[in-house]
Amino acid sequence: MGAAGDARPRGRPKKAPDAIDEGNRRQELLRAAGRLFRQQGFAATSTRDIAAAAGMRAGSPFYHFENKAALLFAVVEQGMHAALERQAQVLCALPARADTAARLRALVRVHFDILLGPDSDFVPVMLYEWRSLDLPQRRAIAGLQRAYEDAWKTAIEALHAAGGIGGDARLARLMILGALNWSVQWYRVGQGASLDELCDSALQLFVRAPARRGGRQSAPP
Amino acid sequence: MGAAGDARPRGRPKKAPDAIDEGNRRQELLRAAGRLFRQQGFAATSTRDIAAAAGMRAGSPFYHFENKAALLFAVVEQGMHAALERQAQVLCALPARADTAARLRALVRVHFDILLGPDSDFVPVMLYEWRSLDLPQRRAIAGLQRAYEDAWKTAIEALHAAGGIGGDARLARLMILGALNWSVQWYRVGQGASLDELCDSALQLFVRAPARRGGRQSAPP
DNA sequence: CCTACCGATCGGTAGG
DNA sequence: CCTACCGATCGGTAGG
Repeated sequence: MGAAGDARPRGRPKKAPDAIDEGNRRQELLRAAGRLFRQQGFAATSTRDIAAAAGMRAGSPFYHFENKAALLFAVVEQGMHAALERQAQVLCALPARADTAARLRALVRVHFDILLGPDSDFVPVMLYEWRSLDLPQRRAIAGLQRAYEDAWKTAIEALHAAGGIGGDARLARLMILGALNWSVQWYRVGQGASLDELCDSALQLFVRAPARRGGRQSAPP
Repeated sequence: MGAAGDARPRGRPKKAPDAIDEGNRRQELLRAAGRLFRQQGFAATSTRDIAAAAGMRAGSPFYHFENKAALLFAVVEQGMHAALERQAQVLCALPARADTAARLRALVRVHFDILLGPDSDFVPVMLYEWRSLDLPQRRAIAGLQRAYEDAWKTAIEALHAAGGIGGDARLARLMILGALNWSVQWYRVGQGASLDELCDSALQLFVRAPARRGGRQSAPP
């Protein structure tokens, strides 16, 4: 993807005073870009801002990324890959005989974590800055989004068929995801409800059947 | 607000070849700005783009507005004023003995119209570009938003108390409004569901009691 | 990854 | 509201 930076050293780099792992600097750029893109938006963030936040000079980001748009794309792509991994992990960790309501609860909970938890800049940047991507980039991201939403489609359609969710199934999915995605606009960490409480309230709002189960199913040994 | 343009002619302006109603030009600028801010975002839209879309030269918008931020503020403020008016009008048009579910339905329906109907750029610009406002501007808008959301607060709390809405009442309000506001991201006019169908589906998703009433309560005379 | 730099664009203004 | 213009900033590059 663009100018490759795959000259990453194999072992531990020699600790010369300025020895710097190139992969680390690239990742630092991504984190800085993600934070600034989320705070100010893509167009309002200069590559100089990003360079300074990563402790570099104005021209240096272009050693790691072809241009500003490539930086945005890398943030978004990495965000979606991480989100897909976390989603898959959470679904796999469910007990084999978990019902649909439990699956939906897991999806909602991990989604709040992806949007609002620690290191959660990348997916909000995707949600709110995707229009700054060009068409090929959008298409690449759309594939990852489809995979992410497929899990939701399955769970919501099953629950909808069982009468646990009202309205049109497709519109219900769009509106439920919208309700969660909008939390980026108003949720402030450490103020008000916890992510667990958010998850509970969301499910009580959207799901009719009393899907509550006291606590987690993983009881102490 | 800013350089006043209140030399508006009283009657019909003499139709000289270039006779131009100043209020019209200002309004044309606002419409062009609203459309472009919605499409591309505030930071990615140049004042030259706006001027060109309104048929002006690069410097002319600054005859009507002090600076670019004042243009954004005017768009957002006008959007909120119009939204408040439409909301009030719809609530007043309800039959006196309309129940809470009918009030919520009216709020949802007019909200979709404000977000997705004809001439619906201004409120989406507020929702997605408010962070480009400075602090005093944000405070001014926050007052209008509070008024707009008060109607929702009343309706949702009443319905929540009656068991028609699940979860925490405040979080339910935030999530319901979020679900609707997010529709700006995916809804395309003329494709898929109509705004009436969106409204139906939203209420069936969020409200437990069978608040359906066949059609409108305003029967033919 | 830094130094030094460039061309383009942008918000905004003077003066009419 | 146009003409003509300015200073600042921005994305990006050459060369090391």
